[in-house]
Amino acid sequence: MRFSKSFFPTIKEIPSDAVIPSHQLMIRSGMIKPLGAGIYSFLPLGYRVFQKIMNIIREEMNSIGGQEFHLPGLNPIELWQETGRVESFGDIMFHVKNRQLILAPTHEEVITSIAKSHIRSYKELPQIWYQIQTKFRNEPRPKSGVIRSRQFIMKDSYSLDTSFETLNTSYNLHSEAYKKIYDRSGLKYFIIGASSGAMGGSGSQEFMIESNAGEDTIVVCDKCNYASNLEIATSNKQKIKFENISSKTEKVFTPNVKTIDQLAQFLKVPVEQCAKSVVYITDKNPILILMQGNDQVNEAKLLTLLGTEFRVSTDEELVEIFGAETGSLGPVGVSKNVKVICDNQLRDAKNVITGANLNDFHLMHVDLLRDSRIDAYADIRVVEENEPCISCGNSLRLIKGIEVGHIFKLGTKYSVALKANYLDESGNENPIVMGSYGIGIERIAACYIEQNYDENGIIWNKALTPYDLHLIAVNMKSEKVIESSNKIYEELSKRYSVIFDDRSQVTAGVKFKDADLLGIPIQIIVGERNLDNNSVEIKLRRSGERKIIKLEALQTEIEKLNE
RNA sequence: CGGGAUGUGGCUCAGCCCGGUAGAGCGCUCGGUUCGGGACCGAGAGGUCGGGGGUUCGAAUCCCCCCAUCCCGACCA
Repeated sequence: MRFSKSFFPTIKEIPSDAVIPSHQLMIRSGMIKPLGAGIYSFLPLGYRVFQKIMNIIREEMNSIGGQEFHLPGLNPIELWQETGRVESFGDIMFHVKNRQLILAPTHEEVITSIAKSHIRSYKELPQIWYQIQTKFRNEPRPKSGVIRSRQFIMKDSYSLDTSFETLNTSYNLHSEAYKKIYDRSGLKYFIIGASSGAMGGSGSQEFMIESNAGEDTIVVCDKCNYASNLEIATSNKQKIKFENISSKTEKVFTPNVKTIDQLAQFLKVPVEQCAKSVVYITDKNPILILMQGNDQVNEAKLLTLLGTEFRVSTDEELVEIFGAETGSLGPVGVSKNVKVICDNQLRDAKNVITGANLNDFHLMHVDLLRDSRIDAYADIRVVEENEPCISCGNSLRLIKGIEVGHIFKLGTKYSVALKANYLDESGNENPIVMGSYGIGIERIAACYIEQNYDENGIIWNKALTPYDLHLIAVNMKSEKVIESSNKIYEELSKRYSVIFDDRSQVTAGVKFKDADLLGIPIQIIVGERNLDNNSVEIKLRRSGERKIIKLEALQTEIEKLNE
């Protein structure tokens, strides 16, 4: 590809809207161009990279028996009403205004509906169906360039199985395929346990890269291999011993005490002795969550526990339900329609302090078993830095990460909702057991850049580079340079994809800067200086290493470098 | 959705506080000189100052409303 005839709109200045390196470099190198918040045009250079990623994915998916589909982005809203996901996606899903259609944020519903109408027998299973397709999600706050956008390309695949045992096989096949995809792409990644969230299902894992630009918090243990999304992470935090020191509760006046810290200070007790009450509202009933001290409610854990959507209560609702406001709530004496869930840290706790459900009053010496009704105990707290690891006791560390892939064991949630059944060997009808698996294409590219750049630009590897070689004619006014570089270009183009910077109106410096910015791994520099010795220069983008190569040895040198 | 910031030629920004003919650098066009790390000289083209309303003799500048973009947060009683 001759640079002079190509559309490679490189930019010298850092775009003011871009904050993280990958975003800045993707725009500066002319890979992408923003059209709106979270909406990007893919320019030729960027699209070549994305296509390379898609091809790697395609190969690995095909090698585990995947069959490629291309499903519609427009979906009838009725299909999504049947699985209840119009509600659970809420505002994240785009709705078409002048038709009863939505823009699909994922494709479990379409896949399941196809399976429903065509899969009849256990003999037709298992299946792995996938596609590489545009997804639409109305992110409230797009950020970090293509890392969180409102329209993006995803490889999504779906496994259809007869049982949870064979689902495990399909799931593991995907896990292995994903590892190969990231390895081939050159990403440094790790795998963590994750929450299934709105997808539902019995288990899931995420493929993450560590990055301060990440939106997920990951709990890692440096000693053993424990790594988990904060959303489901657990720790071995010590429970304190609760001693009973009184046979009944005692109501105390606590004026203007709203927070646990204020309460502990006011009563001169340790924070851990206080129990915080948090109230959520579901479509069924209010739920009072009891947490120890300043422990935070992990809403992802709560979602998994409840299996239903919920929201934080309003101040008005609190007064109506408990007769008291925030800061004075507690589990003692609450009405029967309030479900009380208590975090495991407070299991069987005695002598704790809770709100009295009377403004500006708290209860001391509360014995949860004696004085209140606890409907369930569960682990619903957020793990904190330096707590002991659940499996080895070592101090846990919290890091930020970007999710580049997520695999789910869905189970039968969608097949049951849409009645996608098969007949087993005994002629009984059973729901198909499903898995779903996603990889974001642009994210792989962005994450790769986050891990591979320097002050001059991107540093591509052989697998993802948009072109194999970057040929630079230093001075297009020199007949010698023109003749030689044209000849080299024609020769190399037979075996490689080559960018040939043949621009006659820019100086050598501009060409060098552009080459470093684009980040093609191998630069071939043709200038008069070396041509006088029948040579050209090769510069390796990553190491900066330069070699002078005789013209006749160029082909073999390139071959060697490409091995 | 809450908080903060920004919006001025293609890009990066100044001008706004203190109202009075719209600026710089880069990029672009033309001519010339240069030619191995974002060259130089000269001449040009290009902007309803995000949109609407208001105040004023006069608004990029002051006031109100809206829109867009970016950042932080999203619950902790």
